[in-house]
This record gives sequence, C-alpha cells and structure tokens, in this order.
Amino acid sequence: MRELGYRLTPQRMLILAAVQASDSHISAEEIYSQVRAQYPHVNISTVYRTLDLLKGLSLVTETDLGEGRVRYHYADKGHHHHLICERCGAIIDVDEDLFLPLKRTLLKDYQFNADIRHFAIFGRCTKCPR
Amino acid sequence: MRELGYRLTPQRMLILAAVQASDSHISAEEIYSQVRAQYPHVNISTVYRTLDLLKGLSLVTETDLGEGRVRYHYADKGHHHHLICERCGAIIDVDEDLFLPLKRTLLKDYQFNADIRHFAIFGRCTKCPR
DNA sequence: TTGCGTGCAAACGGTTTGCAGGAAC
DNA sequence: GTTCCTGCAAACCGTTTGCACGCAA
Repeated sequence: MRELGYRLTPQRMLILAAVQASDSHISAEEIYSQVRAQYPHVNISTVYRTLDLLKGLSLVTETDLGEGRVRYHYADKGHHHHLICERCGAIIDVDEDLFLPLKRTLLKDYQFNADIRHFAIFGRCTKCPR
Repeated sequence: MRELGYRLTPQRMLILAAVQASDSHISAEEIYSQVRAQYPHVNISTVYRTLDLLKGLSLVTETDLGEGRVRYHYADKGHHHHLICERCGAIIDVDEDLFLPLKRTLLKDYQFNADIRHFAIFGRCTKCPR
C-alpha cells in the first residue's frame, strides 16, 4: 500500500493504526501517547511529520474544531460534521447530506466549489438551559 | 456606553476604534500595530485583554478562519460568512441568509440551536484551475 | 550502502499570565 | 485613596525545524 516510494517504519504503521482505531477525531497529542505505549521511543515531531505525509496521501483528513489544536480522522470513514454545544461541550455528529443544498447554492450562486467535509458548528443544544 | 463599571482608558478606546474601522476581519496583531501608531506604549497583552472584554460585552465577535490565529469583527456589522479558496486564497463574503434553511433543519432534526454568525468554508473558486 | 526517516533539542508564533507600578475614578 | 488597568517579561502550548545518527530498502 505505501510502497510508492515511502518507507514502512514501525512509527508510521503505529501512527496510522492509531488514527484508524479512533472512532472519533483524535489529536496529535493523543496519537502520540497511544503510540508511545507500544513504542516508547517515538517523538512528537515524528507524529506531526507522519500526519503530514498521511494527509498528502489522502489517508487522513484534518479538522479544526476551534480548540486551538487540530484533530485527525481516518479518511475512509464517512464524512460528517459536528455540532458543538458551547455550554455543555457535547459534540453531535451530523451527516454530510444535510449540507448538499447549501453546497449546490454556493456553486450556482457564488461559483464556489465548497469542500464541505469536516465542519464544526458552534451553538447550544436545546437540552442546555438558557 | 462603557460606564458599566469599566474604566475608559485610551488603550481601550483605540482598540475598539481599530476594530470598528476595519471593514473586514482584523487580527490582534493588526489591531496592535494600528493602535501603536497613535499610542506607541501599548502592549500586545493589553490588546488581548481588551478584546476579551469587548467579546464579553458583545461588542466584537471572534472568528477562526483556520489560519492559526483568530480574527475580530465589530459586532454591529451584519453577519456574513467566508468562502476561502484553498488555491488562490480569495475570500468571498456570503450573506448569512443563505444558512437559514440549514439552521432550521438543525434546530428541528437535531435539537441544536446553531450560532451561525461567522463561518469559514474552504474549497475552490471556479476561476481557479483544476 | 545509500538515502530517507527519526530522535533530540531548540525555535517558532500566537496567546496568556504574574507581578508591580501607574492611571481612572 | 482605592481599585482597576496596564506594561513588562516570562511562560505557555501546539507545532515546526536543523541536525546528525540509524535503520529500511
């Protein structure tokens, strides 16, 4: 799979495995501590370099949920979006189909091909007071 | 206006003025250098502290355009969103009304009250090749 | 054996914080 | 005169980089 000129190192395999294993979005720091459990010698910079590589190969995607840190996601899992409650912190996943009408409008009226894959929408879930 | 227990300092006035004067979104660093032109003694930490205060007073709002830095915007100006071309960097403003159907759906189907005020959508403008 | 990939340490850039002195009230 | 606000310097935190060594090919 990755014999397209890239070397297969234990670090790379473990990092990709960590992203795949995560059922939600995972941060570099979380990947780091997970990989370090099996391979104590890794360095966080290797995690970042590998994630960059995997992004380039379209194996992982990156999302900015506005936390001041980026999260990663295995690319084969379906795209979806996040509703983030500013009060209780709950993260609700919504399907990408919900955005198709918007995407069409942007293309038609604004000549813009929106890359709507991972989206973070802030607000309040109705369970939360106020 | 700000006599709700807050002191009126030249720094605060200049910082708010800088945000108001900006017709688009402005970064803390940009506010800083603009204020410093008239008041060379200011410190960047005062800029951040004042912006926090103005956010709390709902006088400015904050947007994360995914640049690794936050941008600020005077709250009275109408809300709008941004289409950001990943290729040429163009930023296209779109009106918030475009998002009303989505907002309604989220409320009805997901019990989520989306705070759709400043939004950054990445993609490609059709003027750009590929 | 030849690089590519890594660990290390140091730098980075935006933002935050502790503190003591100064200005607004 | 009090208290809030500020400048300063240093810390912070996620991320990036330069370098020399080591391992995958």
